[in-house]
Amino acid sequence: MTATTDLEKTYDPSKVEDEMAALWGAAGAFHAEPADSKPGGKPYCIVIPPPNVTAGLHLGHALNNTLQDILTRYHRMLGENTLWMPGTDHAGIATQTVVDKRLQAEHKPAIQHYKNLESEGKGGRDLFIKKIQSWKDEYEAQITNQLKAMGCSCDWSRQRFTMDDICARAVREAFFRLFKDGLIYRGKRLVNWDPATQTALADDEVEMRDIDGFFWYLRYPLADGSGHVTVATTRPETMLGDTAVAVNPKDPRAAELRGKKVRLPIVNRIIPIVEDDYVVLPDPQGDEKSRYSSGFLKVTPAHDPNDYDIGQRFNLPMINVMAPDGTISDQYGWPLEDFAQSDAGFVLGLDRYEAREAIVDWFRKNGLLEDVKPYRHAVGHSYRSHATIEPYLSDQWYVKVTDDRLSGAALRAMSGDQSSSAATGHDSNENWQGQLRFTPARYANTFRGWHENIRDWCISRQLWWGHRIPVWSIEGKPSKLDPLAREGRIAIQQFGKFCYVCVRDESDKDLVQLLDRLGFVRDPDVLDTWFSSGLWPISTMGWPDEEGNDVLQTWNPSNVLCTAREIITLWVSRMVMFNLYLRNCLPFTDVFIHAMIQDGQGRKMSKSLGNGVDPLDIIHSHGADAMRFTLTSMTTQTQDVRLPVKENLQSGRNTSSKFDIGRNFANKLWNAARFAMGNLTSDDTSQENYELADRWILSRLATILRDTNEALARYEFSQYAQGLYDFFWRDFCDWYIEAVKPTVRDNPSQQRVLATCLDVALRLMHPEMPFVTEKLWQQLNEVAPRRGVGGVSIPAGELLVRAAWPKVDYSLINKQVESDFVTIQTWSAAIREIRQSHQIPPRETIQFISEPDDDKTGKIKQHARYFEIFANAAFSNDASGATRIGTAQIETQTLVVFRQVGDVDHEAEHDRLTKRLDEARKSIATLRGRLNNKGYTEKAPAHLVQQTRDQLASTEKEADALQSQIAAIE
RNA sequence: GGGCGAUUAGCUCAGUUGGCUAGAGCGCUUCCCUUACAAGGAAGAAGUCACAGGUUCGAGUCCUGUAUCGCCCACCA
Repeated sequence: MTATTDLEKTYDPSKVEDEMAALWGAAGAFHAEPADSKPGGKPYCIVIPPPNVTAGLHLGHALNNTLQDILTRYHRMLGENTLWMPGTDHAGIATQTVVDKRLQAEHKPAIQHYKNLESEGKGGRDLFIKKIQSWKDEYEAQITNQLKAMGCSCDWSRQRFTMDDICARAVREAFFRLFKDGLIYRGKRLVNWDPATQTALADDEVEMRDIDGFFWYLRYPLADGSGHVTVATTRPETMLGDTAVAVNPKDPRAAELRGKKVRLPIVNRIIPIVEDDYVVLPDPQGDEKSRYSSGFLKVTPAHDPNDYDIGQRFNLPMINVMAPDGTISDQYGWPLEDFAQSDAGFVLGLDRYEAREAIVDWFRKNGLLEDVKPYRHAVGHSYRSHATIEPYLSDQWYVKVTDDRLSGAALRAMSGDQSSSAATGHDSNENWQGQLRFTPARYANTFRGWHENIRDWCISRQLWWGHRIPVWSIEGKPSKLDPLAREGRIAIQQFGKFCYVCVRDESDKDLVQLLDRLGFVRDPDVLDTWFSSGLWPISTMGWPDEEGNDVLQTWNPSNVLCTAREIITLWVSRMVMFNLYLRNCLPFTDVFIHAMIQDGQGRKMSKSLGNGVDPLDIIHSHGADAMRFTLTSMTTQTQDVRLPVKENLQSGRNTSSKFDIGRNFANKLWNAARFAMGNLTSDDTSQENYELADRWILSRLATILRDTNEALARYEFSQYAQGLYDFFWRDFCDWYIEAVKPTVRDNPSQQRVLATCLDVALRLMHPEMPFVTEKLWQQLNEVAPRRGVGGVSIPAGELLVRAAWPKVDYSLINKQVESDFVTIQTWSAAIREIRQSHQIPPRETIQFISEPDDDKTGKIKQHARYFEIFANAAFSNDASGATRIGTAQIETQTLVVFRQVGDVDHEAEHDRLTKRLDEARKSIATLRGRLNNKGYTEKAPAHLVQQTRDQLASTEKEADALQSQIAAIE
């Protein structure tokens, strides 16, 4: 009895997956050590894009991580010292919001409660962080389970979290170095302010929505009483903070206004008219902006990003007229003396929208409202509170990414052919120049564009969940700290009236106590999540330890970052800049950006939180390998996965979905392997006598190995999956196994070919379908421990996950053999078609001949037994006494099929033949036309012309044959 | 507003320097429970490759324009 009896008739993923996972776990198969690098061997590393602990994984993650696992397993089998570093991201604002919402939904004390406690000095901050911590623990565990269930071969012993001690240390050290080097500064800038939750938001946390609004045209009188200018605005309430009116220098009115001033209505502030070519000239026929423009722009540097820029250019004062909650206030930067001379008392305390109405009303009543036009435009909203974002002036920490050492370096890192600005400096200290490559290449443009227009990065967040900023501050300029700075324990910077001290090591208790004693106050804010994820490739590996840190030395730079396209700028950019600055090397050399998938209702899966099906549902209903295969085969562009209905998945009911493809394929693999192993009865290796089918499948095997290597090297995952699918199902199962069925039991040589092909196929498919291939390979090791044929190198091993990637001598690719086999396939198909159209029972053997009797027919005759196997048709030297039932023209030969008994429907046959004659005549006309075309015969490649001639000849012949057959029937 | 991508069979999608009669899976029709697999096998029907021009002997593929859909970035004038 062979071991195949152990295998069920249908593949049951759940059992096998658990069994194989246990096997890999026990063997430590995913663990990597720097010392394991073979002499002269290469290391290979992928650092996982850490999933957010806000929620479990969705199918977008499943796709992303499947691709990473394929690369990891592939390179591990290639013999490279391969590490896949896993972990999760604390996702500051997102997680804090999710937890807050959950608490509110459960009617439990939420963040407001804890904020109150904190302000009462009762440690609300720490209590709330504990709440988030337990959320994090729950989802981190869920995420890990999901990844393991998918078969991700991460080195779990190295799993990290962006806020664990090791990563936190890296964050503090990075902050310290950037601070010390003047690349972190304190600045009063406009931020995206959410007045509802009162925190700054990152640009990506702002969602744009189209809003129906108005353009108001307000008249501002000239200070000398000589007239007025009309400004156009969608936000009249901000006029309280206007500090200039701008006009385009090309505007004909600019010259006569030069040097004049404006008296700001309500506020009575005298403000200058400045000339700036940012101002759009009015043009009734122009684009949207110029049609609405009056030519004059009110400049409010404290409440509009563009006005802020103009303010910087003209050194204008910034007057903030709002409180953090979005009400008009004179308490947050409106100079006392300036407010005192105004008539603005009536708007104080009003919400910004109430103030808008009040102010428009005022202009209307005072005859200064010239016009109102409806206008639809996009306005930013907080993705948390949905409140309209207010560009708000506040003190924040910034990373000076505009510095050449950061964004400039990132640009220089880009591969020469992907970088238009062609950074060709030859700074020998920057040996990473030109080493960063994007796949697909077009994403390099996104990356480059981002860095060319980059603005400094606001890294402080008014949140609790995150890395607390390691800076203490005090008003004034204490002097006795300098020795500490010289020791490298702190770095000091002065911004405005304040002295800021960055503490290198928070656990330095003496130091912290000293600062406390001196009256320093710690910054309450935390760092933007991207600050810590930007350090991820090095923080996970124990940076800043360099000396003796083999992990970091071996695997940084890593090889490839695999991600969806949405975070190229946010994350990739920051990793590149930080890694270059802190370690003078890239975080990775390749960036592979894959497509997104959607769930059938048009919802993207790589983006939103908690949206979509749990991969575990798919794994339970179809199996992990099925899910992985299906996802892998659809990576070329945004794909609709047409998910099965969730209820059906959970109830185990059968539904049609894309994942059926994978499940069916896994089952096919399972059964083909069962068949093959059931026939491996001999261990006789004494001879190699191959028949055509054997040579053919070895030729195909060499081809698919080459294609697979090429596809994976180019990140063409869909090609990889599809190529193997076709090879295995079409070539191996449909043709090779069928061809050898009658002979393989008694042919040891053929058994070796069969076993070898199965082994190679399992190895090639292992990265995409790890569980089922490992199981079958284990079985194969028992049934046929010694495998391999000449030209195929498949060293034995214990575990497929650690087995060597196969090597096949490409000289096994044999064009003659392939062409002979294609002939057999073509003829078999033609005979099958005739059988089918005449409804001949499968068991009835029929006869066929090939005319004329030349070399070609000789070939057919030589391989006649394959036609018995594939089409139950016998080559007949003597068809006398049989009834001729059908013909087909194949190249220069005519196939004639005979049947011993049975009637022939002459009328139907006549119709068929006539139809085919028509088709033949049409194609004759086409081919003749082509050959009469001088351009074609002179310029097209010779083999094409010859091919066309052959085709014409054979089609003409076919037409003749058809005609005579028709005549015979008539 | 700027940029990028897409448009191929009823559905979901392949189609790599321009070159055999444009492919696959699902679905559909017909036949087959043949000793690996019915989650299977054999055969078949089904396409104006979005539209209009252009380059070329030859265009799904390259160029220009148009339409529709999608994504990214910018934008409170």
